[in-house]
Parts: sequence; structure tokens; C-alpha cells
Amino acid sequence: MVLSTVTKYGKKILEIVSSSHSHMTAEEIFDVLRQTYPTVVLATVYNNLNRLWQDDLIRKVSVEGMPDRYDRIQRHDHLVCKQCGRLLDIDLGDLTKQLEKKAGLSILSYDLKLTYLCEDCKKKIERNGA
Amino acid sequence: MVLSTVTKYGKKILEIVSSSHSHMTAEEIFDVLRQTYPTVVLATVYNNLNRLWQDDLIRKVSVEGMPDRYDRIQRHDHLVCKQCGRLLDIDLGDLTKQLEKKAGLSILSYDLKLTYLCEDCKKKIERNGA
DNA sequence: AATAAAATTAGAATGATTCTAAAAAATAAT
DNA sequence: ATTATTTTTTAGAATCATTCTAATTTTATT
Repeated sequence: MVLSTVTKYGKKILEIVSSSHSHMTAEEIFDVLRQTYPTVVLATVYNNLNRLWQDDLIRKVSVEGMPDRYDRIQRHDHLVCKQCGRLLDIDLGDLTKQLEKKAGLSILSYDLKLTYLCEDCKKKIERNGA
Repeated sequence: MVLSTVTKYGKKILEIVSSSHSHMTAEEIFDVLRQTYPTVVLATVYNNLNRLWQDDLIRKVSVEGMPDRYDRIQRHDHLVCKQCGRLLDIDLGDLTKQLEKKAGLSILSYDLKLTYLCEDCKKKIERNGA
């Protein structure tokens, strides 16, 4: 029971997630996958996403109150707007060594999410008075 | 519509969350709150948690596949076991300035989660062979 | 005291995700 | 290649967390 073999669907799902920079939900991935395999079922998407995640081939990003999103594995960080929840990529460089040193243990990965107010929300708040 | 007034329930919920180091779920908070107010309802807990979170009086921590957890606001980071999902506190110091500088924008807060394998899971994996 | 605004309640509704059991497909073993 | 075993997929029900709705109660304001 080593690394699971990548199946037909798994392979395609991995492609979809890896090539997207938009943090897709299972539902969105499902919609894209259907274009190639019209008979596929949502549970299969979840099965594969979980398998790929277990095997460290994709990342899972949870933003409070939203469905989980799936992301390419390539190291990068995230910027979340506190107001509207909009999620953006940002790269603050690899902090693994620095963090491991501080933590005094070895880590598999880390997840860094900066919360801010996006320009749109900042404007809206100004309009309505803070 | 400034900072919402803290209500009877809100006050107690804030106390519960702030004094706990165990990242409680809404359900768990509900159970504790009931000891004081036996007639309170789960929706009220959610209402207040959301209000407190909006007002930056508590934190919300999402770990994939688990119900949201609520946490004291006091700055600290988290350690999550990839295998069992166990969540621990860890303090790696305040990186706000460093991150703002790198990101080139001002942030409200940040959320840093280290993924690792806890001792128990490491042992289990060794036993079953990786 | 009367009015307005906000919070709470009860319970239904929603939505994301998992589960179950059966069928199909892939892999390994004879 | 045939059979047996394991893994994946399917369909749909089930679950669980969370939100929503509308009515009621509480709190604050005039």
C-alpha cells in the first residue's frame, strides 16, 4: 500500500488542478472533467482528490465558510480578503528552513495565509463608513 | 454599525473561546455554554461566533475535512498532523512585519500552519511499513 | 411608554462531503 | 489467457456543519 497508482480520472484531475491557478472547488473540477468524460460522477472526483492529496500531489486550501479548494503543489502562499473571501496567490519565498529551525522539528509542508482587505472591499467600507 | 455590542451569550462565548487552548468546535462551545444557559440554541452559538470573528475578537481555524474550530485571538501558530489531523499550538514569533515587507502590502493578520507527522502517527506508519 | 433595532429561537433548508453496496475495471497469480 | 484479487467507479442515500427564515424576545432609543 505505497503510493497509489494514478488512474485515468486521477491523472486528468491532477492535470486540471496542476495547471490551474484558480483554486478550484471539487464542483468546478467536476465540470471541467465532464467535458472529457461526460459520464463521470462527483464522488469519483472526491475520491481522486483525496487520493491525490494523501499522496502529496495536490494541495487543499480551506477558507472558512467556503468549500475546500484544490491547488497545485508548487510552493506559494495565499492572500485572503477578510471581507469577500477572495483568494489570491502570492509568493513569499520558501520559509521551510527558517520555520523548522524555530519549531525545532521537521515539517512536511506549511501553509501561510495572509488576511487583508482587497481594494474593492476597502472602497466599499469607506463608502458605508467604517 | 461600528463594533457590535457584546451580548450576554456573546460575552460568555468569548470567555469560553479565549480561555481555551483546545480549538473548540461550535458544538463543543455549545456544550459548555449550556452548562450556564441550558436553554440556549446552537444557532445562537453560530451567530455569536460569526459576530465575534467579524469583530476580530476570536480566530477561526479550518483544518481540511473538519468542522471549523475557534481560537483565542492571541498570536500563535499551529501544528497539524497530516495523518490524524491533531492540532497543536506552537509559537514561532510575530512575523507580521517581515511578511508585510515581502508582500508589499499591509495585512490584518496571518495564519501559519505547519504540517508534520506526530509521534504516534510516525510510529504507526513504521509498524505498517511505509 | 412607544418605537426601533438587534438578538434569540425553532426548525427547516442547504450544501459539501462521505458512505454503502453493487458493478466495472485493472492487476496479479495461476 | 482464465481466474482470482484488489482497486476504482457508480448511484444514490446519508451525514454533518452551517445558514436561513420568520416569528418572538430582548435591548436600546426617542
